[in-house]
Formats: sequence, structure tokens, C-alpha cells
Amino acid sequence: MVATSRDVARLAGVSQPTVSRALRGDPRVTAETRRRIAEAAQALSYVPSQMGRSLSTQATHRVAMVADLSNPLYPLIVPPIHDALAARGYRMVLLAEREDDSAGYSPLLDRSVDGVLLTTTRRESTLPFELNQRGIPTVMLNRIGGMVDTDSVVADNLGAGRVAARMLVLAGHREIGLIAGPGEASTSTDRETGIREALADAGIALRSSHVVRGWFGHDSGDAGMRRLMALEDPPKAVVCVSDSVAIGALNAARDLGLRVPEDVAMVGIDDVPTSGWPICDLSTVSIPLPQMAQDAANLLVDRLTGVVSGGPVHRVHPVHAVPRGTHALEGRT
Amino acid sequence: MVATSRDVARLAGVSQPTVSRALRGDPRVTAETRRRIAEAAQALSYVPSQMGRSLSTQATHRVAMVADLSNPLYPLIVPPIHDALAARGYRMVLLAEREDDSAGYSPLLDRSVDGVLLTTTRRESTLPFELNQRGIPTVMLNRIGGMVDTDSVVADNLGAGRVAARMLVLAGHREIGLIAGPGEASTSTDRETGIREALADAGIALRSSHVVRGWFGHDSGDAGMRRLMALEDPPKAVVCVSDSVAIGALNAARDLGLRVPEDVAMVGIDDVPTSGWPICDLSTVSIPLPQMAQDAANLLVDRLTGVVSGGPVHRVHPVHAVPRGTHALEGRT
DNA sequence: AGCGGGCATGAATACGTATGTAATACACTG
DNA sequence: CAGTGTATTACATACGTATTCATGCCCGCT
Repeated sequence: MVATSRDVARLAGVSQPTVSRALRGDPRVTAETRRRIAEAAQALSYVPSQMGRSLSTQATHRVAMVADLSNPLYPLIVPPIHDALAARGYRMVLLAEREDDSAGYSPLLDRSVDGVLLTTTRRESTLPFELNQRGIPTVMLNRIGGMVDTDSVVADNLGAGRVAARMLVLAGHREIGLIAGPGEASTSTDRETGIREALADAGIALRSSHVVRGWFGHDSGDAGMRRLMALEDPPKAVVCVSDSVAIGALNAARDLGLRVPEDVAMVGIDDVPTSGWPICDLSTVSIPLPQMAQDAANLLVDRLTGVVSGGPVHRVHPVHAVPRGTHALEGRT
Repeated sequence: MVATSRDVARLAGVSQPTVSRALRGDPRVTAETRRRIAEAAQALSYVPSQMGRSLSTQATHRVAMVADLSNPLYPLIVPPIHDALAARGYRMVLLAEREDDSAGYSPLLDRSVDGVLLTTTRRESTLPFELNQRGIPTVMLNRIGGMVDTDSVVADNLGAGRVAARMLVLAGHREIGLIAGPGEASTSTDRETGIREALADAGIALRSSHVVRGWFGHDSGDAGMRRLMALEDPPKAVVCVSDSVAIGALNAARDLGLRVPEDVAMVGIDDVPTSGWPICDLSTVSIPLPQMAQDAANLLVDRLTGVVSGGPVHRVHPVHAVPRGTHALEGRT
């Protein structure tokens, strides 16, 4: 049906291995032979089978990315990863997060990918350990955990929390609320720690009634904002664990008829593109997610190609404040 | 290094084919033998190699999705496709659109995927033809083209254009502008045709100075809106070829200090989640993209498994108006 | 008791490529 | 001219699984 290297060999009057060598640019093949083979390959519109190649070389040139497709950040990290991988000859297999059901992750263990990029690691994930045990190169992006020391690329989430809280403090706010994220994700807990530290440093008490906890999405922000604003003594400013949450909160505020920042100020963390839109104009802290994603992809390929070897590598990307219109009444601090 | 079926066979005291049969549930294996093999496999934490399996069965259980990662709609279609494929035992390989450089598409032709889902087809794309010629099952999602008759799943884009334009007409607008999309995409041109038809039916002239053309993203909407509003006689209402464009236009309006819909009304097409946010509240036309995506994925798997055979299948999904706050001053028509 | 039939399993092989080794041909040197 | 080295290609094999066919066994029937 479809042409194989043997067919090309027959047509060119050489052996199959010679075809393999010729097409892979092996210098041990005569120019004349090479020409004949190229001709034959062209005539049969031959494309080498990746399956055969993988089986022989024990390398698939494929990398799995494990992602939570409902996470609003994932469109930000997929393109850089794809491009970084593609630039180095690797392709991406997308794998949505499933329960830690080992069966669901068999695609990672059946040697159909050379390495794995994890973006959904939780504190108690067992997956990194399993991958480690099987010797499958792994890089944790954005979140860390899994009780094993593996390559990782993260942002300074603690610092991001501090910066976010400090923006509100410097703008003069003292009645501050917090819409926090899930306790299982390191991003979420690190940011929360930073926020609490900065508030404590400023001598501001964060009342437990002013803290609501949710997930990462708009829904959380919407629900959290409504709960905070329904309090008898609602906060005058709110730190959100992520921009998505903040944008959900912005929408809730709009829906409740509240003005931002006049009635309630707000800051997020991430600096997603949407936050920069004039209709949001959200003050936030920049997390260089695309660069982190690219960094992680390159680190993984470096492992696969042996450019990097030895103990685990941990990279922490710096963050910085992005003051816009939602954190303070006047000016941009 | 890593256990193979031969290792399991040795440990269980049987032959390799028996291991293959036992683990694949072949009824010809004794319960006792099956037990021994399961035990041995467990002990070696054996996972069948997908490479070996693929080479033998000539099926990879992988599907490529060709997407434009910068298209704001792609986060909407990836999850349904992933889940539909996963539910039927297939995985997704993501492939970003490249120039029609055939080398860039070799991943599609090297038998490393069983089928292809195209979401970036343009009028003059040659890829569908090549795939067709090689007998690789293909489904075009959302956009069609490529001068070949292949399975497709699209929305009634012509109808969507009509509905969008009619919303403005019914709200009493007569000075209407258009921010159109690229001429190479069927979605864009079909919608434009529908818009023009509806306006013509209503006896409304669409002045050529009121038509600007761009791409699909926010940038286009922003730039388009600014150009329209800079005219001496700017339109009082604008139809946008997509919600992303409309949201870009909304932001431009906000930036220009214009009120929507008081100063300028607006409708989009797609009904992306963002459009439903209170801060957007965009009137639009619903395109059931997630359902279309799921439909396309299932159609492709049906082809691969032989559930569907014979001539090309074309599915057109219906659309409907989603009136919100940007198309009319009062009420929701 | 002998023979046929069904059943569980093993041996052989195919899938398509890559690679290590052997073989051939040729040129060059002493 | 024989011998050695080099360049080029063919041969054999490995990768891991699935499948086809052959084998051996037990059992029941006559």
C-alpha cells in the first residue's frame, strides 16, 4: 500500500540499509547512489515511518504535556512549549489531567513519549515519583510537589504574593480581603504565604472572615467576591490569588453595581493578556509564564539530548508589579 | 532496563505470545496461566510498549490536531476534542499551523498518527488533498476549503451573519459598519456574505468606507474600531466577524471614551464565554463550537474504526441569536 | 485400544527502520 | 606484483508486540 524503504531500495537497485543511510545524510554513500535513491524515494513519495524509526532508535521525539485544560492559563503556555519543542524536532502530545488513577497515565509509561512536562502537580501527586522511578525525564512547570526532587521551572510566587499585597498597602488600604486558591497547589499556597507576610510586615491584620478560598477560575472570583461583599463589614480592597479570579471578581463587582477601585480596590497575580484590556485595566503582578514555558520545554529537551545531566535543576523566574487602574484611586504606585 | 513481554514470559514460565494474549484478554488462555502472567507483569511493573504495538498493528491510536495556537477560539475546541478522543482510546498530538511548507507537515504523513483534524483550512490549502491522496482519514472542523471533498463539521456561518446583522437592523440601526475577517477563511467569508444579504434585504446600504478588514483577533477589532470611529461619518453600529474582534472593538471604544451601545452599538459572532461576562455583555450569535469539536472528533474516530464509511460526511450545526446589552438601547430583541 | 477433535501453548514470522559487521572493489605503496 | 588500506555497499540482526500456523496434549467415542 504505502511505500517502505525496501520498496525504494528495490527501485533504486540498492539494499534497504543504504536507503536508510542515504536519506539520513550518512556521508558514506556515493553522490551517485544518493541521487538514484532520492529519485526513487521521490517517485514513490516515500516518507520514513516514524513507528519503525522509533522502535529502532528507542526514541519517539515526542513529549507529553499534562495539563488541566480548564485552567485559564493553559492557552498561555501551550504555544511557547509547542514552538520550543518544534524548533528542536519534538512534538507535543496533550494529556488532560485525570484522577491519579494510574491507568489514565499509562500513555506516559508505555514509552510512547520520551519525556513529560507536568503543569498540574499537586502536593501529594504520585506521578512525578513514578516517572522518576522509570527513568522518564520530567520537568515540573509552574507548580511543584510530588514528594520527589525533579527538574522544575517556577515563578517566585512568594515574592508575587508580597508584591501584590504591598501594592494595596502602599495605596493606603488597610481593610483587605483575600480570595485564595486551593491548598494543594504550590502556586496558590506560596502566593498566599507571601500575601500574609507582606500584610503582617505592614502591621495589617487579615481577618479570617475576610478570607475565602476557591479554585483558580472566574467562578471562584465571582463567588468569592459576592461572599465578601455580602459581609457586614466588607473589605475595601481584595487580593486575588490569580488574574482569572480577579477578573471573576471584577465581573461580580460590576454585577453588584460596585465601582472599582472607588468602592473596592483589587489586585491579581499573573498578568494575563485580558488584564491589560481597557475594560479590565487590572493591577496585577507579572508572572512570565510564556518564558517559563519555553524555559521548561528547552530544559526537558536538554535532558533528553544529554545537554543537561546530573542532579535536578530548579529555575525560579522573577516577578514584578504591573500597576494599572484597579488598586488605587490616584496615580500608579 | 525496562521490562518487555519477553521478560514477563520468562518469569511466568511461558512464551512471549502467551503473555501478549493473556494481557489482551484473549479467551484462549487458561485462568491459571493468566494469573501467573498477571503476577509476573505486576512484579516487573510491565507496561506494553506502544511502539512495538503500533508497528505490529499498524495503528497508533493517535490523532493530530492542526491548529492556529494564536486563534482565540482554540481553547474552546481543544478540551472537547481531547475528551472525545480519550473516551474512545485515542490521544491528541498538537500541531501548530506552519506555512504550507510540506516539510512542516511531515509528522502527518509519516504514519505517526492515524487521522487528522484540521481547524485551519484555507481556501487554497493543499494539505487536505495530500492527506486524501495518502488515504489518511481527515475531518475539517469549523473551516472548509482545500479543493477536495472531505468530511467536515461546520456551523451555519451564512445564517450566523444574517442573524447578527438582523439584530442590529431590528434594533433600528441603519448606519452600520462592518469589521470583516480574512478572505481566505470560509468562516469569515460566509459570515460576511450573510451580513451583506441581511442588510440588503432590509434595504440598508453598506458603504465601502464603513467596511474594514482584518484577522480574527482582538487587535483587528481594536484597530478596526479606531479606523471606523475616526471617519467623518462613523457608523452608529458595528457588526464584527467574531466575538474576539468585537471584544477588541469594545476595548477600543472604552479607550476612546465611547459608550456602548449609546454611542455605538455592536454585535459579534461566536458567543465565547468572555462575551457573557458582565463587563462585556456582548450581544452575539451562538456558534456551538464545543459541540462541533466533539462531533468532529467522534466523526474522525468513526472513520478510523470503520463505523462510518463511504462518501464524505458534512455536518452543519445551527446557530442562534444571543441578545445581550450591546446591540440595542432598550430591551433585548 | 485406537483414533479424531478440541484446546492450550509454542515456534516462526511480520511490521519498518537503524546499525554493527562482513564483504567487495579499487587505488596506492613498496 | 603482492599487500595493505580505504571507500562503498550488502548482510544480518535488533527493537517489542501481534498473529498465523504448527504442535502436543488430553479426552471422549467407537
